[in-house]
Amino acid sequence: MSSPNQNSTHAPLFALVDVNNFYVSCERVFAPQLEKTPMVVLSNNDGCAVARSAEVKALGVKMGTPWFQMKDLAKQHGILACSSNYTLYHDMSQRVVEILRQFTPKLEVYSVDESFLQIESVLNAHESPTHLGAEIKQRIKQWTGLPVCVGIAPSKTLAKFANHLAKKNPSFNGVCDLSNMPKQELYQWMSEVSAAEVWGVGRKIAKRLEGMGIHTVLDLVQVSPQMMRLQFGVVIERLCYELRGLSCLALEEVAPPKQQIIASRSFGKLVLSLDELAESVATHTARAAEKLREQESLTSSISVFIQTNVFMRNEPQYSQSIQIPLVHPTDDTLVLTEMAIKGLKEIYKKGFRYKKAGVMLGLMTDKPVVQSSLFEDHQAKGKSLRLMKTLDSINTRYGAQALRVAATGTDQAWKMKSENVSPKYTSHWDQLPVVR
DNA sequence: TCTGGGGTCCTAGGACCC
DNA sequence: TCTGGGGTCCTAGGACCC
Repeated sequence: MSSPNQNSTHAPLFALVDVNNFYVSCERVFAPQLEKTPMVVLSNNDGCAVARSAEVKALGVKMGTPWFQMKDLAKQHGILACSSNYTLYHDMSQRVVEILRQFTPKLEVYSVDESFLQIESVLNAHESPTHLGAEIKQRIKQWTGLPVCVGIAPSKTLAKFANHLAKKNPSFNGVCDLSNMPKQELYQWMSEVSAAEVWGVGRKIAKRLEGMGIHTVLDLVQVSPQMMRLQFGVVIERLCYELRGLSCLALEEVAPPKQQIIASRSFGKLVLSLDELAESVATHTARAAEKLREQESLTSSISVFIQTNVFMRNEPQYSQSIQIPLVHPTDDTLVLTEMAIKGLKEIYKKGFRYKKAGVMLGLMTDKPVVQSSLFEDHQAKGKSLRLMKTLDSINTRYGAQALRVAATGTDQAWKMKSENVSPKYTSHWDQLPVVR
């Protein structure tokens, strides 16, 4: 009874662990009486449903449905809505990842509720991949209260597919291992799932595939990858190989630093005045700068954008953004706020009712590991002068609130970067033979 | 008059993801 | 009346250089 995966060949094997209905499940951990209650978690300002319980999904409610549109349905079926608590979700997410790391260090945190594990090297300790998956699932449930599904396969895309099967078919008991599945059975499953469900196939591509007569995952597996490259480009070609079990997407254990950081929000009510916009832009800038310092990089440009409510067809519409290059890359909240407000003034137009504002930091650079003392002195002098000027002008023009926001979080601004890790993206793809 | 061609960098836009 | 907030990669085309 030896299984092919007691392998000495070290062919990669991936497990995708995904928390079911993540936000809803988090809420239920702390309110177990809601276990069977149909419920949704709402976005900021309680605008849209950003998570749905199984019961609500079964009613056909789509991700992102505005709450006001489903109120009737909610009344009919007793759907409970709760506001989101992102701090809680973040915390729960970290607990799950900690537990997963006990199984293997080869782990990629893919999103707040999903991680890829590369498991071929730890299989010896387990009876089979399925047993490993079951243990992962059981331990997370026991230690955090969160339900997960596990999909196991020789490529990330197939592991996603396996996870999909595990979620939809109770017969898998939450763990689906494709690596040991007989081909006939695998093809049977593939013929039952729409190609549009595949990771990497979105609305547009799905439609074009339909037009080509490619309806199911099985159809997609059987079509020539080279032909798909001509039609759709390298991304879909890679996807086809992945579905055939040839791993083209590597595990990214170390998250590369973000290349852009966005902080934006819709307003609870429409906003007219420059002052109010400035206050919100200052808030967003402070948040973005915080994230920037967390990843220990500097930004060399900041963009500001404002827009009216795109859903109000009868209202005059205005949407504008401006990008401001920074001569000296920085992570300083004050400097960034000054530039952001300057930009806002450029694009602000009187007479519109604004719905949304935000900032984006772009073109990150690594902080220099060593700065010459001359440079530091120069910078420090210029900074303190500018700081006073900035505080002053923000205060007079936009009030105390904007001032307070701008002044927050400048403390760690010049923390030096001790280690400079920049992981290089590697892909098996580069090593693939050219197939004709 | 004849009017090259390859390389790189940057940006905008399209597609996708959770 | 009320409609989320983040991110990624790839490609094409223009500017510029030699």
